[in-house]
Parts: sequence; C-alpha cells; structure tokens
Amino acid sequence: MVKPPSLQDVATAAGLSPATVSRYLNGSLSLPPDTAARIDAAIEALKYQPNPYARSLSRGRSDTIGLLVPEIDNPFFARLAAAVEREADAAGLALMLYSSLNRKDRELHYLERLRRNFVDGLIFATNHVDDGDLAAAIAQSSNVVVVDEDVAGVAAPKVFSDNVAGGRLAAEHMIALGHRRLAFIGGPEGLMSSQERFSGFRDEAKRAGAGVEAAFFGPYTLDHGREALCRLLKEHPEVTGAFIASDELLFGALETMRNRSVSVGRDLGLVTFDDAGPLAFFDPPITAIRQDVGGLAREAVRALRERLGGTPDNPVCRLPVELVVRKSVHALNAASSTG
Amino acid sequence: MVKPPSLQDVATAAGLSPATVSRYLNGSLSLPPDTAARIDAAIEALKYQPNPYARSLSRGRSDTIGLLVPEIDNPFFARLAAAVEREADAAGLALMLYSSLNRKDRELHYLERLRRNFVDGLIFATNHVDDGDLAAAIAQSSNVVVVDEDVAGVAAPKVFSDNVAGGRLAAEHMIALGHRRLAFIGGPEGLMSSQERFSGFRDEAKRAGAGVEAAFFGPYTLDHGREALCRLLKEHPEVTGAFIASDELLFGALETMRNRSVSVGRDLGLVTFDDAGPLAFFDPPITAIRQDVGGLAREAVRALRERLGGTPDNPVCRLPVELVVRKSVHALNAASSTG
DNA sequence: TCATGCCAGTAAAGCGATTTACAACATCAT
DNA sequence: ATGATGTTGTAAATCGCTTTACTGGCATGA
Repeated sequence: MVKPPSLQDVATAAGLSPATVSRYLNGSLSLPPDTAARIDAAIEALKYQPNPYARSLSRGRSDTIGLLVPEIDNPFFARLAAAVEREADAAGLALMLYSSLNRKDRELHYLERLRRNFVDGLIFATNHVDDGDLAAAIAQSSNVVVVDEDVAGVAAPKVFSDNVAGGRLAAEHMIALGHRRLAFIGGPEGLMSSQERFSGFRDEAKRAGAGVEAAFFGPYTLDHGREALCRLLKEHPEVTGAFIASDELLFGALETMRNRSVSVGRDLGLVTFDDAGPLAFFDPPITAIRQDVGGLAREAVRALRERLGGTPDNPVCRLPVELVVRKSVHALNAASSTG
Repeated sequence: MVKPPSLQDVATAAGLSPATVSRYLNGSLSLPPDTAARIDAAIEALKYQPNPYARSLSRGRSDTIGLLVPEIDNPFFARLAAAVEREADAAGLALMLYSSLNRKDRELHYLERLRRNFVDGLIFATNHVDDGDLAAAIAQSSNVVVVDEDVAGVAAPKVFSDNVAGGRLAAEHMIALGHRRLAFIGGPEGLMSSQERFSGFRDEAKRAGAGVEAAFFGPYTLDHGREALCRLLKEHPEVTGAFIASDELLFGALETMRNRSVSVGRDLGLVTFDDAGPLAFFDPPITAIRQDVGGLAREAVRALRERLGGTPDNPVCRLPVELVVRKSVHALNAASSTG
C-alpha cells in the first residue's frame, strides 16, 4: 500500500550516496566491511527491493524472457511451459508466457514485443505452416530460439526432438510384434515434425520389409484424428498397426475406434507421439514415443542464454526420444523377427 | 538489433515536442487533424513502439498482472492459465505466469514481486493448507484475487466454483442410478475445496437416504488416489459408487482398479471433479463434475480489474458447476428413485 | 481597447535505477 | 617534497516516458 523504499532511501539510511549502494549491490565496488554492513542493515530494515522497471530502463535489459506456445492448455505445451519456467528460474530469469492460439497475428504481436525490448529473448514454438511472414519477423529480432517445430528458413538456434528416431522406434516396435501392414496418421504435411516422424517411420518399415499402406496428413486436431481413422478402417482394413503423430490426433482416433467397437491393441495396434497426456491411465494404456520435454526446455533456455551472451551461431539441437511400451500394440503372432 | 526509436525521435520527425506526442498518444491532448496526421505518419515511418519499462516507471504501473498456480502442467491449471491469458489480453493486460510448485517459499516470493510493483495485481491459486504466512503476505499487498481454493482468513476478492453443488450433483447422479452405499475420496481435509465437495456430497446422500460409508482425505496426488482406492476396496466392499474430488486422484484410483481388475462402472461407479483431463477418451469415459474454468478466469480478471480501479470491497463469487454424464456409473438395478 | 478564454503546444521535473568520470585522502617509494 | 598508487567513495548524466504547470497567440465580447 505504502510506497516502496527506493535506492535513495537506502543510501540515506546508510549515510551514503545512491551510486555507492548501487555499485555495491551490483558488485562493481568493493567496500570495507563496516560500510557494507551498514548498507546491508539499511536494506534489511527498509525491506528494500529494487524496482525492476527502473532497473530495466537503466540497464536496457529486463532479465525476462518470453515463451510463446500455440496453446497452453495442450498437455505437451503445458509441460514445456512448466519445464521452461523451472529452467528460467534457475537461471535468474523471469518468464512471460504467451499463447498465440496458433494465430499468426498474435505470433507477430509477441515478436514485436520482443523488438520493443519487453523481453530480452523469446522461445518460440509454433504449430502451423509459415507463409514466410513469421520467418521474416523472426529474422528481424535476434534473441529468438525456435523450439519443437521448425520455422523454415530462419537463422536462429533451434531445439527439436529427434522425430526421425521417434518414427523409427514406432515402426520397430510394431514390426517386432509381428505387424507388417502399417499406417501413419500425422500433422500438416508441410511441417517438419510431420515429415520427420513420417520419414523415420517409413524408412524403418521399408528396411524391415514391412509396408506403410497409408499416410494421412492434416491439422493436429481431434477432428483430423477421427477422420483419418475412419478412412484408415474403410480404405485399408489390412492395416494392423498405426503410428499416430500426436496425442491430440490419438484422442480423435480413439473416439472413432470406440464408436466402431474396434479394439485398441487387438484389432489395431497404436503408437502415439508426445506422451504428454495421461496415457498410462487409458484402457488399454497407450504405447508412446515420449519427447524429452525437460530436455527441450533446458536446451532452449541454454541456447537463448548463449545468444543473449552474444554467441552468434545458430546451433540445432536434437533431443533423443524414448519408446514407452504400454499395452496398445499386441503381438500379431509369435514372430518377433526384426530384420 | 539497432536501437529502437524513442518518443523523442518521433517528436523530432513530426516537428513537435515529446510531451505533445506523449499526450496525444495518451489522449490527454486533442490536436488538429494535420498535426495528428504528422505524428501518425512519423510513428508509422519509424515503426515506433513505446518502451514499456520507461512507461511503467513513469506511470507507476505496468498494465501487467500475474497468475500464480501450483503447477502449470496440471490440466486444470493449464486451462485456467489459458483462460486467464485470454481475459487479460482482452482487457489490455499482459500476463506473467508463475508456478509455485506448491511451495510456500515460492508463493511468498511472487507476492513479493507484486509488492515491488513488478505486476499491478496477482491472481493467486494455491493448493495446500496455509499456516498463516500466506494469509499474512497477501494481507500486505492489496490487488490480490484468490481463485479456485481459499486461503483462510484473507480479505481479498475471491472466485470459486460451487463445490457444494458439485458434491450434491455427484451424489444425485449416483443415487438416481440406484446406488445407496457411497464413498468419497478427496483432497486435504483442511482445504475448503475438500470440505465443500464432501459436505455437498454427504448432505445430499443423507437427504436421499443413502449412506456415505467412507471418506478418504489426503493430498491431491496420484498416490493418495491409489491408496484411498485400495483401502476403499478392502474396508468397504459394500460401496458401489465413489465420488473422487479431482482428476489427479482419479488417475491413481483408476490404476488401482485396473491392477485389481475392478471394472469402472460395473463394479464401482465413479464420478470425478474438474473435468480438465481428456476424460471423454478414457474407457469407459468418466462422468465428471465440470468446473467452469472460463468463468473462473473471467471473474478473477474482472475482480482484479475492479480492485485495480480502486474498488475496496471483497466480493466472493461462486461459479456454477455442471454434471457431465459419461459412462463411469452404471445403473445398479432398474430403480431410479430419487427420494 | 482591454480583459477573457480557448487553442496548440512546450519546458522541465520527475519515475528509480545504472554508470562514467572524477575527487578527496592516505600511503608509499624516491 | 613529490609524484604514484590505492582506497573509498560521489556527482551527474542517462535510460524513455508521463505529467504538471505554463506560455504565446488568436478570437471574442463588452
């Protein structure tokens, strides 16, 4: 309620000038013990806390970074946000969380905020195909790290999961359980994540002599999951195992399967990607390729800090994924040949 | 990369003083059309954006509010965050999202940030029993709105769900389907949400002549859900319907049930609270009391804005909840008597 | 013609920190 | 005695914007 104490107040209380106190606090001045103690005492007595706005104005930076995600109420991005929060906090950085609702205008808006120095840097996660505007806007600001999904043509540090390996693991798993007629249900065809998850899956299937009978690309939505599974059942009844490239798509697919009394695991094996939702509690529990969300956050914050520290290059970091075997793929027969 | 234009730059370009431009932009000065046009043109040409830190320093407020939740990767709080983001944005407020990890020290830390004027106001959601420290800290700052869970003894605007009605609806539903021996699995006994959900449930059961055979209070964790269900099965085999007071607890309970091959719905009817997770995709889909997360967010932001506007009183707002009937409670027999 | 009021706009003092450049004083070697 | 070298600080400008109090100039009415 009452106006908080300023640096001036502390200085007066300690019988010093504001400059001295400031420099002492920021370590650019070392003082004899008794002087230092006087300052410490004054700070303690007044419960002084520096005003972050004055500090940011003066220093030209805010020690605040932003995280932009398409939607925070998607379990994957929620976990990512939590992990980034933790990493940022550990690095002494405050986090501003933004959600773009997957709309380009909002994404540009927040990039603009970066340009205004509202935040020192931005960790950027998008989920839709860019027409070039995003890439252009990102190119304007430095201090952007792209995470999870690529924005084509942008020179910035990038942190991704090893989607190709994820696709490969999914294929391997189903093939090891005897499945030979496979299918893929993925996100937008223009997105790196879709392409990579698909290519890893397809290549491993080919290598193992199995066939990918169908691939359904579309938005990362419930609806696309529902419809893709409808088409799969109708057009490719021979398929016994499907790799579904996100949790959201999985939920749609599950709905269709339940409506048609197609049993998960017995009639159609399912492996999904992300493993952010409570898949272990589904019936049956869903086998998934798990992204290392903590790792993504850690590397993204690390890359951003390096960038803030002046490092000019644009490394691309790939994080390993992991197959979490649950019960959604049954063995098709006794076979377990992998080659 | 290059230093962004300042108000001074705009003023120079328009042949005016900074004060004029500032006052024009803030509406405290109306100018003849041609002068205004000159300013607009200069702003456009320079792509001027006000520096938010200078602005905040000068005005003494930031038009930024904070939302503190225990953990952002809990589906309920993730949805709350998304909804608050939307509301804040609509009100021209930026949002800083914090997660306390349910730790008192971190909660106090963020309240301190409020006191420093880092944010103008704070929407505060906690999840654990307060020993008084929190209440004391909140009392220090005005401009705090308490949401979702009460902090005892705090004078602040508050926004809650109608937990009592939620308990009642759960009981009604199970009773209407013929269940007479009921149980409750809830959060910490000292928490308002637990108490209210329980009392609504118990009172309605009593009114309808059904019995609540057992109530298990404990932390809102998977573990407590698991264990409570174990005890329920062992100590009260006569119970046919349980009300589980959060999604998290539900997941634990489901695990126990699957491990013991107890069928959800057929052997034990389940109604949960929150409905934030993807319960519709579970097998069977889980019947739930749904909180109006959008409403909570809307009212919380509204209350905070009123508070920021100077309104001194501390209203408590209760939002209606809704029973979402799915398949996790079967009819016990042909009966559907409610009284 | 002179007060009056309005219009269009400005000067300058903050907001609360940081930072550069320098000052006073003591110590020490020459 | 003299300059060099530390030690312990300080004065004042600066960051970019807001806001209060004013100032000229012009039209109007008496």
